[in-house]
Amino acid sequence: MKPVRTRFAPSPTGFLHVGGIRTALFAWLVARQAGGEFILRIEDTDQAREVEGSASHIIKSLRALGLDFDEGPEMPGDFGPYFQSQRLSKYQEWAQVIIDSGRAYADPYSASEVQAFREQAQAAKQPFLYRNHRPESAEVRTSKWDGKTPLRFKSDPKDYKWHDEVMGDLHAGVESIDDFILIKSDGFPTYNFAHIIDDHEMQISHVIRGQEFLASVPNYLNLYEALGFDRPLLATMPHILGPDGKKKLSKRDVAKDVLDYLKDGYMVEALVNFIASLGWNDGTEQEIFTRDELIAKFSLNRVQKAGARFDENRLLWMNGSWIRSLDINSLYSRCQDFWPESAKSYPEDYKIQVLGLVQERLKYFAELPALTNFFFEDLPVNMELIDGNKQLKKFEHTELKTMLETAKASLEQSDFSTTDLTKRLNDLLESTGQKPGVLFSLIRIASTWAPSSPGLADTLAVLGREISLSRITKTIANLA
RNA sequence: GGUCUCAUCGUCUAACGGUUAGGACACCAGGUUUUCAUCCUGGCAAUCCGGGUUCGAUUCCCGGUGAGAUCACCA
Repeated sequence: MKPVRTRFAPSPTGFLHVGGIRTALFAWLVARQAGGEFILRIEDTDQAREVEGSASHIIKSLRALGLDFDEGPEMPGDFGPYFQSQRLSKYQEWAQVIIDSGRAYADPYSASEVQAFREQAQAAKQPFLYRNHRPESAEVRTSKWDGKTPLRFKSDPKDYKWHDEVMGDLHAGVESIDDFILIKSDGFPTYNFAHIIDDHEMQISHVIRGQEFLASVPNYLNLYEALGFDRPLLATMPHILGPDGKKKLSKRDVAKDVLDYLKDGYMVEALVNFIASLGWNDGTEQEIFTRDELIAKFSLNRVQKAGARFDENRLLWMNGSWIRSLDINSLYSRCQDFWPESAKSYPEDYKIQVLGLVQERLKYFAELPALTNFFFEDLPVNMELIDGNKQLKKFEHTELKTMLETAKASLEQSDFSTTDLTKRLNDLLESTGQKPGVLFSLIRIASTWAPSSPGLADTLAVLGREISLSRITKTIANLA
């Protein structure tokens, strides 16, 4: 059994979205599970499409998600360099091997001539096959390749059957095989050539990649044979679909940069859990998986064959679930960057108390200011909260004022511990004869002026005597 | 158009050919002394269609239909 070496091989054309991350995650899981290596290789063979800085952005994203690679940029290994643009001589060497074996030839056509062939085929409703136009006895050995025209693979069309770790047993006919370009006229290899050479040289055991390459696999099998390479295990990931369930996820859809999810305060654990569960499960009813559980339980043959839709609701639920599972100190340290401005001057233990009250209603950390601002600053009085409240709108302001004054009188006697506040609030229900829906709503609004808040006694206890009473006093004045 | 692939609640999914087709998200209703949330209980909701094989088909086979991928000097 060959050692397990998986790779993630993105092209540096932008940020990493969920689909890319999932491919990376699964490759990483396969490597970690087997105690093998995970390699990052940057496929930068198209200078025109390359986006400045995206390679380092991709590296940053992988690291942020804890998908550490053993070899790659910034992680020297025995098989570098890990940028394809720095491996040009290797592709030239292997190109020479194919040339020498008579399986490559110089493309004699101009781009416009090839385009004409293509249009011809389309007009005839036929698939375009370059090899239909292959010149007689096409071989570089006889017709010299000067490197100024593309070098084409001289394919050997035949039927193929092969096994895919995810898709199962696959097959394709001769129509799938064509003379594709190995080396472009700019001297760079195509993906089709470069990845085969690199996977071989880097001793990659599993090629795990997106469905867009499935149709090209027969060509790759043909090339493996021509080069005499053993072929790696192949695994094809279905696409993650956009919200409409149709097209594959594009960057315009929900597919935002994974780093943006982190910036919004999604937990890495939740993101990894969610992405893994898009198209994979262990066959039980378990929904929440830790990283270690994923490593232990993951298997490619349980990956769903059909594409999965990205459901933000589910991610939101899962993230909330992860947040609730945190102990208060871990939660506090993870929330550091998300407090409202007004919280800056407050002491740590006060913020921890606040956090304890909102933990169960936090779906992602960026919600923290909206959920907690009234603990740190007086919100503007907004009578609509009272006048629009379905319990309170039945009362005249003077009645509400009287109720609040009664409440204030009692609360002034409180030591503002949760237990004493709870007792006093209960007693108040009896002495005023009001329902909790009325009295508690009123006090809650009067002391927070927030559309919602944690439990009343807890909230008052954390706010403390001074702030609670001053806000209630202010509200009484507004009701006058 | 050729080739390839896929198809279970709205969504993510489970079910060695034998289950009242299970779970989760979302949604709805009720409960936990206010709101929001959590938690608990209950509810709604699916095997794309048609043939076959079989005592029995979500499961196997064939044919439709629908969807996706691909047919670049992009990956």
